[in-house]
Amino acid sequence: LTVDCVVFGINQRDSKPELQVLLVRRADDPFKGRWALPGGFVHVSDNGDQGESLEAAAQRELQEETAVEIEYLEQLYTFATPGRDPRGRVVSVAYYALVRTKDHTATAGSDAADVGWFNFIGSEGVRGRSSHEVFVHGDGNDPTLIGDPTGSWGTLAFDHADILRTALTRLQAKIRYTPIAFKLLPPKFTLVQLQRFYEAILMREIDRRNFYKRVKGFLVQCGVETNNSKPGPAAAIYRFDKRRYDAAIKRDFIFEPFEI
Amino acid sequence: LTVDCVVFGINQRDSKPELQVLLVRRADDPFKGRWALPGGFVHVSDNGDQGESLEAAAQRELQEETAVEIEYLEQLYTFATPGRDPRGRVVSVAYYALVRTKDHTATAGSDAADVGWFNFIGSEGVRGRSSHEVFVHGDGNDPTLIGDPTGSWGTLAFDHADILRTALTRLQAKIRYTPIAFKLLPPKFTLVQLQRFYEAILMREIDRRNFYKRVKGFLVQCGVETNNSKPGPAAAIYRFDKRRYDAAIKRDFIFEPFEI
DNA sequence: TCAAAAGTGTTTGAATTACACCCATGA
DNA sequence: TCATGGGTGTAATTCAAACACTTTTGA
Repeated sequence: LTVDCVVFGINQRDSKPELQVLLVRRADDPFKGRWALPGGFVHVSDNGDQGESLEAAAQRELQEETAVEIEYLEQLYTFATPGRDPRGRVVSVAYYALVRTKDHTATAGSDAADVGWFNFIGSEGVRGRSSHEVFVHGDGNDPTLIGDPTGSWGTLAFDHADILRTALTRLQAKIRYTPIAFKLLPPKFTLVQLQRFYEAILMREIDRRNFYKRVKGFLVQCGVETNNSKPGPAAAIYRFDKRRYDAAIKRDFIFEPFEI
Repeated sequence: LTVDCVVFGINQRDSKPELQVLLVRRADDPFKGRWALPGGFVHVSDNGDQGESLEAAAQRELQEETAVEIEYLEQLYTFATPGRDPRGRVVSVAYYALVRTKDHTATAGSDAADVGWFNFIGSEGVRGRSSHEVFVHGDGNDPTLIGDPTGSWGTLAFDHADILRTALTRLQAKIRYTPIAFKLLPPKFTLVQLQRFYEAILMREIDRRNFYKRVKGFLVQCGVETNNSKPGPAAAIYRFDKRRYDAAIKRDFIFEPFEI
């Protein structure tokens, strides 16, 4: 029994952030040298008790391999097709996680050969600014390919391409009716930042005016941007108003701050 | 590693069908004599190969315990909290299944002490016509109670109440954008039947006219009701037009045949 | 003074809801 | 003939989408 984690981050360094996923390079066989999702075996029985929870296992593995801090963790799906691991029957409970990617943070692991953030490349062929890239989208039969800076390409280890695709689909669906984007943003942010985050996750553009209208009901202004080295007026700074959001949800409100 | 199945059926005997769930009475400890979801251990290694898939295990267990025929099976969630099974660490991948309940069919199992279909009782306190009843809804902290004809009440075994609640929520959400209802219905049905099915699953009433308008785009009339022992004109009989449905889905159509 | 950025409102059209009537038939 | 069930259409409203202008400020 293993857990695997699809860790999503958004690199925030400049005005056009991009969705990224965290992969580790496998140090051992099988699939030695290939990129894979971080994860590993669940401690089933520590000392008489029944061991750790799956969430705890996911967190632990992430600490060991990538040293990132998790803001959000949710179970995705359980992958258990016989033959998915050549070593024997391995059932993997997949989770997806959201983290706040710090600028330029290249997280270094202790347990894995190499760690890297990968940009997504959609069917449109848009390339990101990461040193690594992941292909997803396309039709379901395409293997999810990854490319490293040297230009060599390979597929992900195990069935991790399937897991990754499932996770991306889920994230994009979940963001429609849940304010998980706020888990990725810093606690205080501008409207444009918020919009860019949504655009990064959905991988398309959103109408600014309609977007503002919908989210502003759940934001509280708490300041004004200061470091103005750009033209235009100072942007207002907001924080998420969970209280108002929860109240709205209770009235069957559906949070969908963008055009479908 | 186990699989547990939440099997939903709709008892179809008369004009007001009701959603039901299939439970088995445990023959052995732990929780001997208590009602539980059908399920059991996955065959991990049959003979050198890697054993059966989780879906196969689910089907097999259902055959052994309840002898029902599955129309639809989908993974629900993996329940793995340490301590959920007193015997040791047991991780359960839960599935939910849809079956066509034949009229009055009281399915008899070979592997379980007793099997029964249970009606749901919502917070409104509406009671069904089944000989058994299950409480769900209420707030999340209520244990899911079941009652048998003798009037004695007890909770479900293990964390099966959680699983059941999760499954019901998922089913009600899934029916919003997927035509799974057609898996439960006989291949040919009248509009009223279809509507009653939706009402049974959603546990509330739907406006007939609006409902008809939306579904009729994906139905083909293929006859007229014959056994008329009731007043009024003969009802038209329809079948589901999967071709047209798939085409619509491709154009980003969302199938939501009732008011939210 | 110009270009870039922040911010706001309105108009139009589509979709959804609510709602009431007619017809057929068996008792 | 009446009560029950099957079937349809329309008006009102709500919601979402598209779209353009004003203001501010740094260079």
